[in-house]
Amino acid sequence: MNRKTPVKRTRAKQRRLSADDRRSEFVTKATELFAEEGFGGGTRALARRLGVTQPLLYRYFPSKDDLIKEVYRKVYLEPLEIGREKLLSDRSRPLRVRLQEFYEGYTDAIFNRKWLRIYLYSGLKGLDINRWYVGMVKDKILTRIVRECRHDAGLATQSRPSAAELELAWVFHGGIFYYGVRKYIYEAPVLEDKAQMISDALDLFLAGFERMAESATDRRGAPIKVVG
Amino acid sequence: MNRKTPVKRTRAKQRRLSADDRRSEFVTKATELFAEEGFGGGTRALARRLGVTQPLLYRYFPSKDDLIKEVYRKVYLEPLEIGREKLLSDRSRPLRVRLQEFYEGYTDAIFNRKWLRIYLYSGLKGLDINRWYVGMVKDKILTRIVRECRHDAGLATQSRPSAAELELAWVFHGGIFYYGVRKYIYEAPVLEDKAQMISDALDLFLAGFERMAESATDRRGAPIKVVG
DNA sequence: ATATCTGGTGATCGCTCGATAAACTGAGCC
DNA sequence: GGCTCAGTTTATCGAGCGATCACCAGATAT
Repeated sequence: MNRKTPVKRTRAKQRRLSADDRRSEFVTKATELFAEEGFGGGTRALARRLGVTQPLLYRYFPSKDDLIKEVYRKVYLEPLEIGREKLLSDRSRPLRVRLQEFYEGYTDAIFNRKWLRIYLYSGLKGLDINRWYVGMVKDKILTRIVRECRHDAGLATQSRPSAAELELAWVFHGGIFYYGVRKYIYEAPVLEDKAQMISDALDLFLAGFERMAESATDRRGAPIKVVG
Repeated sequence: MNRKTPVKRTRAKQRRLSADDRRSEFVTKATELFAEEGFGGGTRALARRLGVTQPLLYRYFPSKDDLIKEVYRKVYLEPLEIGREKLLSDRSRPLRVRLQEFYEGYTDAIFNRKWLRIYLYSGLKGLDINRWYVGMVKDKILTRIVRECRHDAGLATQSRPSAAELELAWVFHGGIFYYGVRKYIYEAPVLEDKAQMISDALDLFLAGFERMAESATDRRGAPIKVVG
């Protein structure tokens, strides 16, 4: 598979790579380029990063758009392929611990300049894959969190969380996400200890959710009060 | 090719505007264009939106970059020029009410496709004005909120909030902000009642902050526990 | 060694971009 | 009327873009 470097090292530049290697190199470097420049980044600049000429790109991708799609695939699937979210439902451990662990791992995966910038750029393009990802966060993560919180608070675990409960989870999730944006996109100073930020955010969320559950129990009605 | 009548046909009505009007029309339409296309949007597309020709732009702006700077100025200053944040410190009214009112007004100002997209695009460019804005949010809004919360919880109003307290306020603020991003950038379904979303988020934040204040009082030490 | 396969290059096309210079046009003033 | 000045257009430049094609050269098989 991997071409071994010939011992003789004829010239400064060894040029020929196997097709698979070259292709994935294109995707990797393209991710870096587009993260910095946006998807307007040029194919010539990309080729320069690889030390090859620009037309070579078209040996591996029919068009720039196809390359971009590969970048999407890689970036969007990267933080999910571990299947970390299942940890959230492991009721043998305290909810607080599960949430802390999940968010530490999740943010380890997505809190870096490259991922966040590609995510925001593609979000601004309004592509389907972005909506797919947001729906996935809702279904796989937030719905699970709300269910576990309700269980933890001794409430009936209804099949589907109410819209208001989900919104609450979104605000919590978004608050954590925004920490990454502030740090890696805005490059603003943030509290350096990410784990503590998550811990504090969880304190807020769990305290608030608990209190809400109590007041909902008092009124023996809807779990979250409706506007009025 | 001979489609046009050689006769003097009043060449597509040439609307003459005053310099000031035309200039501000450029900025307005440029904001709309750049919100949709990003700052890569072309000067020709912009001119088409005004019903004029492209070189006219350069009578009013030395370069496209200067036009972009004007767009920044307009967009970044728009939601701030009211000076709404002073309401937060008006202690004659309950804190809860002040926060609710402030965030309803603030989000009314910034939660729209145009503002949010320009904000994110310019944030991705990493310009100074974006850092300035983030610093302003911190100094003018979040610092104030923390101070009022501490006062409300009966804690000493120290001159400067701790980094951890500020971070907490950021998570809260970011959670609300992300509601706008989900709705207007991702165009994902959200809880329609924005006021209730804010109300629920405030419940979380205030309950969490209160509880933290209590535990901090118990330990008579730092207002927020340090990691350990 | 020679043929062949394939990763890689050089030259170039058509198009769009930001920007410039010069010509045109319409409204107010004498 | 005719003059003038400011707003607008026509024509065009040079650079950069994505994409295509003919060709080259290093590795492998015969």
